[in-house]
Amino acid sequence: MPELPEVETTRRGIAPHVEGKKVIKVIVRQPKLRWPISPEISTLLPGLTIKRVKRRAKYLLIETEKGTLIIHLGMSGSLRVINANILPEKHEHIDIIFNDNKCLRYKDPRRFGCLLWTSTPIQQHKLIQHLGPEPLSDAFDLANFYPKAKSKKVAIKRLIMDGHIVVGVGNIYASEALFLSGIHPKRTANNISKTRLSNLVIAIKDILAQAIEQGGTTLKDFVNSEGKPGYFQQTLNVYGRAKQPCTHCKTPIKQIVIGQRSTFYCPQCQR
DNA sequence: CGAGCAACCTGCATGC
DNA sequence: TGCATGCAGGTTGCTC
Repeated sequence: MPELPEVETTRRGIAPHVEGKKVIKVIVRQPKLRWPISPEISTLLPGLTIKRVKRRAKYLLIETEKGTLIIHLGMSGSLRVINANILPEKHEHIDIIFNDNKCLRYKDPRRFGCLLWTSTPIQQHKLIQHLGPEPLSDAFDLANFYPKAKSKKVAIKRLIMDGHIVVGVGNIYASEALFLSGIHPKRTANNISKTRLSNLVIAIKDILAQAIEQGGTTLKDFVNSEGKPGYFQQTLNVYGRAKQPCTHCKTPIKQIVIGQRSTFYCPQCQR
């Protein structure tokens, strides 16, 4: 599921239900995720109160007075807040139960996600400290992006998916942003004009902001915090539309592989 | 520095 | 109906 808009939608969905709540119990049915679940989540978290739910890149950061729970949803993860007495279904690996009998339940069929604990400042965490700017912040702009693009000899699609350059641009929105800015996904980053790179920065911000507004574009197994399926795939111009007509010029959309990831583009509109 | 790939997993669509 | 194959929204970390 998770592109950045889904993670942000999840954050907004769960925050009102967990902030200020005291954790009374943690149940781990399956500790084997991408990395084993940090033991502190079972031993230290119960008794602590959730202060804030933040997000950095696609990491959800659940802050307490003694440390931060770092959650990544991987490819197929989801979180929802439910009554604690509802029986877990398949692949629902972790419950964090609060003092009001509500439960933050983590589901992840493919188990590519993670739940980690850190007691030191979050900026020092190995997974967080080298991350590039947030795409929707002022820190990601042409002044920041242009010199990086000009110094890199990689396909532009790989560049915008590189978390050192900008975080949160996943495989769906990389294709979509390049379509919106008229750039061929294989074009070398250092071979794109300043004007077009400026358009790309704007397109990345636009497409992500728009998706967040819609509550998250997603594929089939996204379940939001209310338990409703999110399915807004029809808003996509190129992703998943191989051989279908371009929404702009009717030319059939092409599908190629860049960096082992499926990539979609219009051969007419994108150069 | 950059490219390629293996790894971590299950579910689903497709084709025989 | 059953089985093999390939593919899927992410990210790290290794080799060449």
